[in-house]
Amino acid sequence: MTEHAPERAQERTQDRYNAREAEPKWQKTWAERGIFRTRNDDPRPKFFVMEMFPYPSGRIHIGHGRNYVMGDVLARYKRMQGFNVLHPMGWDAFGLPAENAAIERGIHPKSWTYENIASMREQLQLLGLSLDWNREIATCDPSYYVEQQRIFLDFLDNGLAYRKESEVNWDPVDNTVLANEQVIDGRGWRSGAIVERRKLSQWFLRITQFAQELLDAIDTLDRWPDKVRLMQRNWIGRSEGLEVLFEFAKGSLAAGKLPADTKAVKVYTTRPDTLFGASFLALSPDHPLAKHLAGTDGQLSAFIAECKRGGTSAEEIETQEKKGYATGLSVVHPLDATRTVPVYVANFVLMDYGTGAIFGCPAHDQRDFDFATKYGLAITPVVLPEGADPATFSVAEGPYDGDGTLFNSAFLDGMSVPEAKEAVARQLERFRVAGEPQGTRRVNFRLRDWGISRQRYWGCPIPVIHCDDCGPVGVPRDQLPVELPDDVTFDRPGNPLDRAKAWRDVPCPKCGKPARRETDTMDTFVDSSWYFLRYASDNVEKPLDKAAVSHWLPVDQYIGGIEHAILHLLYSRFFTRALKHCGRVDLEEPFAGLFTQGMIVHETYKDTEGKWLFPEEVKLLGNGKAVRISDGTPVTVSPPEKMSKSKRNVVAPEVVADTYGVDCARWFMLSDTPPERDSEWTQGGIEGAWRFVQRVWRLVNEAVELGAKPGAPRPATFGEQALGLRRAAHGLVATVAEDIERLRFNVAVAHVHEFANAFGSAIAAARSAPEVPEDLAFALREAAEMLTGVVAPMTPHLAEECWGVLGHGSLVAEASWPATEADLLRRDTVTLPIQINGKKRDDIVVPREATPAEVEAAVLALESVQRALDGRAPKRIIVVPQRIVNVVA
RNA sequence: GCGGGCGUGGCGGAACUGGUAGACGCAGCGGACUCAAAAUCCGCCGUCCUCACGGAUAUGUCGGUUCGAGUCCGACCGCCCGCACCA
Repeated sequence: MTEHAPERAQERTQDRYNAREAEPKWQKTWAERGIFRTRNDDPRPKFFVMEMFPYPSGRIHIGHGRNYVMGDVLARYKRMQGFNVLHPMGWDAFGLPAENAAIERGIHPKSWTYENIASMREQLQLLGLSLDWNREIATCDPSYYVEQQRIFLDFLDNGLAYRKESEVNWDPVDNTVLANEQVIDGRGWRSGAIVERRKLSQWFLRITQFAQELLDAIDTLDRWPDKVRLMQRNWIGRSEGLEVLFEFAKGSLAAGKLPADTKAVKVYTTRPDTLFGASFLALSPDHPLAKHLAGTDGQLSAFIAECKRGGTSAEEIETQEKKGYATGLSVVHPLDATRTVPVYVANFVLMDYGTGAIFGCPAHDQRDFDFATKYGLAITPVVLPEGADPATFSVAEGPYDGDGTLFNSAFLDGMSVPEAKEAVARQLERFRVAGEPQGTRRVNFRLRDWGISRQRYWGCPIPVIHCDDCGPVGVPRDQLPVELPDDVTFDRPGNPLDRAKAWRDVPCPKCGKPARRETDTMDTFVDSSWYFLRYASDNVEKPLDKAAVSHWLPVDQYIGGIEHAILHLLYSRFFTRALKHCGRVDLEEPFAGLFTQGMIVHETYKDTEGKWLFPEEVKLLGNGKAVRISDGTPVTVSPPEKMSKSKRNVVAPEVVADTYGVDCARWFMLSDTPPERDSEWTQGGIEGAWRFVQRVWRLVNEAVELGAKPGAPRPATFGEQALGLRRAAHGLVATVAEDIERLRFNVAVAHVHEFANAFGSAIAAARSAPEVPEDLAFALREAAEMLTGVVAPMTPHLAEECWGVLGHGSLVAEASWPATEADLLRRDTVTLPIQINGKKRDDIVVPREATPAEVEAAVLALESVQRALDGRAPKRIIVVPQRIVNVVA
């Protein structure tokens, strides 16, 4: 250190970066100049980045900010790279909480929602996000949902929307339909009444029509996380199998219990190869035949009722014992007319998958095994694992569901499982039962059609009028939107729309007779299934603009939580295809790139009475101990959890902005933890970010002070010191660009830190020189410019302030990403680690382009290598150019 | 039960496609500056042996492939996520 350095350093420390002043100033400037407003006619290449829009629940905490900040970094970076960036924001504004607020606090859902939007918008703006607020949308706004109603009518016209009976959770005390999450332990969350299953006629969207397409196209989504793709594949759940008709045995037909036209029952199986192992047939309790039989069989009727009572929760289903009821009927084995198989009604057979009936092969299926064991049915193995002895092979311990060779199976004996499947299919396709092929190949999907009816007020009205004569009639398009009536009450349970007579009772659009509006509203997942298409249009008159959609879509980078991996993303994919089917867009996949970010978690604190405490009420003492600030009583510290209001482990963005500045919060959220993982918010972390923000400010100021003036000529040659700094700076620009492109923000941050260390040393060296040489002066200014440019997407306010210090009159938000020189990114020499028998023993510096032979010669000359070889010739030398050398002694 | 993922210092984590394990940060320790503190700057920081030079060992455990394994393969242990009787 030099003598004059300290005073200068001190002088500098007086000059702190003042985020509190700078941040509002730049936010105002950006807004005034409208620099984030996106135009559709901009000729530059487009880039569409968006984060999943929030539900306007009230206030946000800092944990909500992470994905917006990540998207913002990408948006700002891409702008600097010369793209016309679309980065919009909106509100997923319909939904149950607004109605609950109305019930609990008497606030109208509309005012509750719009007030929340206003305060959350303010909070988001505080984060300095580069959003085009001109394209802001709220799904509860008629200007938004009018188009959704048009889409619904298009779906109706194209057979993609239809009505069918479907079960809902019915609260018999509140007389209302409950969402699944409102059913707790089989009881209504508010009334505590035991929930019933009740059938209602509801609207469905035919997503299953696209099941195969949606499955196939997953392969093309190469910028989606594998995990999400896998979850979607499993959800769609394709299986290939065979539908098989089992004819009733003569005695069963004669018994008079069956309907007159019923000669056979159809089952679905993916294991036709195991047909010879069949020992029973089971019908779902909801199967029409089971219901028919129950008409004359009181015990069966009681059994079916018992099955219905069972809960629907995962645990209940898992622990539920397999139960069946023997109907006394039997069917003939399709491949062996001499055998018959008893028919049961069984609680584990689902009506809405396959045909609602199965054949049971206990030796090769766990469920069938459990069932057969309980009812003493035969368990005949028909697939022999490789290497097993047919004489001794036993499934007494449990079923075998692996590959093998068929045995005990007549003409299938000796075949492999796939061969046997094929042979059975071919055989049964030839056989006829009542004029039909006995076997039909069939692909099944687990995916079900999407029920969108919700018996709720605060949702998009379904634009349909029910007429006694004409049935459901779509509201004519020129009468859209069907707006929600404001004049409703929430003092009674049930859907207020049912009671809004003035709104509800309208003439039929077809025949003019008195009719009534559909009072169900749409699932809020519908709202979010096309909002990304709405953003493309900057025109309110054309909310879904085919040309604009073709221009902007697909979304280049979509960022959101993993909790939407299946439903929201699958529904959006379906919507896009369905809209294409209706001729509304030319697009199949809406999201080219998907990123699922982790949550922000925080420790939780409890006082001595077990009450949750806010972080600001707690003083941490280190060593895991803490006390309450107000009275010094001990506080229990528990491991980090997702930030939530109820546990009070939240940090308000305003407080962070006020104490440290928003850029610190942004920097911290990007640091250390990989973005897809959960990240812990800590005091130490935010303070570290604060120190670094100050450090960047100091480095830039010092470099400006010591460096060349703006526009100074580029020296013809650079000395070692200047060259070293230039290499570091140019390298930084290149590596951070790559890090941001790959959304590896934590690595980008590390690289900036690394550069700051090198930059600091260069500045110290310049300071200690009697006079700063011209080449170093140039390099210092260049490095300061580059550092400012590189941090601009991450800490945009700080960067604007630095940009000013550097003497620019423009905005860094509108500047270009710093240009690098290829020469500086390439090294002329490389340092190769030298291994002897795989252990690193030495280093060697060689020209970058050195041939393996040259490297080998140089390595053999090394003293360390000579010593290790001890006069012997090496067995082998592996030279990996520009990487490593391994000498095998 | 089925499917998938992950185990690296006190902590968060880095390590491109099999090529120097522990970048960078946090915490900690030591030092400089200061009357003092804060801020800042410098140094140390996996474990063991050694005054040191240096060496041994080390990415959950065990084994394998390879000149070379955190990375690939197999088995096991632990944790996390998704699905829920889908025939």
